[in-house]
Amino acid sequence: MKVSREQVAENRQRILDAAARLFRERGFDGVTVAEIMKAAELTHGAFYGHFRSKEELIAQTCGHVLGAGSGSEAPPALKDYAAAYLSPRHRDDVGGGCLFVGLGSEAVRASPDVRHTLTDAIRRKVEALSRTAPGKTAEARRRAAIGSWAAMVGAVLLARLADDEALADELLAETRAWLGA
Amino acid sequence: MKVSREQVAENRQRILDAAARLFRERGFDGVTVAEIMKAAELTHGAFYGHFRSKEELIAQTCGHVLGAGSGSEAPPALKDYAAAYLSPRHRDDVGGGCLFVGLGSEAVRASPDVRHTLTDAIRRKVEALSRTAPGKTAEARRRAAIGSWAAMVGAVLLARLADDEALADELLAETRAWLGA
DNA sequence: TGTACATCAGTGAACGCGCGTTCACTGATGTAC
DNA sequence: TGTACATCAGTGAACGCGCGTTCACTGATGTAC
Repeated sequence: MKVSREQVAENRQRILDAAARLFRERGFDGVTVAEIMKAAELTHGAFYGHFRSKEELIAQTCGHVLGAGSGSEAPPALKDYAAAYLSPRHRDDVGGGCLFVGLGSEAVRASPDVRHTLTDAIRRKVEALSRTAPGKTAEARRRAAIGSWAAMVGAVLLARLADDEALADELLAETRAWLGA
Repeated sequence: MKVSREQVAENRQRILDAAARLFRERGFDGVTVAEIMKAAELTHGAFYGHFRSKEELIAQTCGHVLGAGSGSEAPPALKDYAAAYLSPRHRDDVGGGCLFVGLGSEAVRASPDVRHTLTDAIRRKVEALSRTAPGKTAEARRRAAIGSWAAMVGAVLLARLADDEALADELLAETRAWLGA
């Protein structure tokens, strides 16, 4: 049955929210369209009224997660950001955590649309972190922002891979200490 | 037809070599058993004479790539390792490059066998890099090894995601400079 | 060393399941009067 | 404001393709004598 315009918009958001979580938890190929629609409390047939294909959903979901419009609020200090990013809480929150860690190696092979969305997000993140990174010159701050963020992404990825919690904790804690956070 | 014992061993190596390259290039789900067998110059039916399932091949391939026995040779100095790791050449060599970057986010969801193989490799890598990392105490060197390696892994992952080569080059070069390599 | 035969790695057709996608249908929405 | 009807979001069955996996068969290997 037809539903109201507001309901349509809300359904679309629910699909994107469900996809955002499930893709990060299980990967693009590890989730079916039907599973996403079920998580959004709809049937799979309705999917193609919202998106042209699963590939388009993937691209839209990346934009949704990386929030193209979320550059306005004041960025946290790099040290605070690193402390939260390198926490066991973030390591364990695969479905709600950083998209680069959760889907990075799959996204390398994704569509040009996805790559472009991620590239924009990388640029914005580097610029945001550069504002609060330590350093006397703008170049030094940008360098610190890039190096620090790369270390965060790598450390959480390696910590999630480790099946030994002590090692995983150590990777996070030592990277945090190494960054002075 | 039956083949000689040496031929069997060589065929198995060819399957593992092909899988090592293809999995890193296209992901575990992005390559079919038939494609791997074709790359190994065999037909797909012969696959199950060598491995019980695709999942077992994935686990064996990780062990093959991470070379459980390759801890004997002297490790390169951390700075030299970082310079090579953070080169455009490594960024562009997806099929022959670091497995953690190429398959990291997919491996997080892989079988316990795979996770265990990767965990061992992480431990060995951290120990190897700790030997040549800068620092006055063993703790400081281990910390520098962990932080530096995390930055390398994160930087190459982000550089591969960027669809703008100038940005990708910058991420590598700045991380290299930041690590003093 | 030479021969006869059992073994078994490789072949390629076939199977069956799961997934992305399509489609005829339903019935609530929202517009035209 | 009230009514009649066209629209169209959602439903769920169905389709078809691709993939992992199986299997009857082939013929070279390597062992027994």
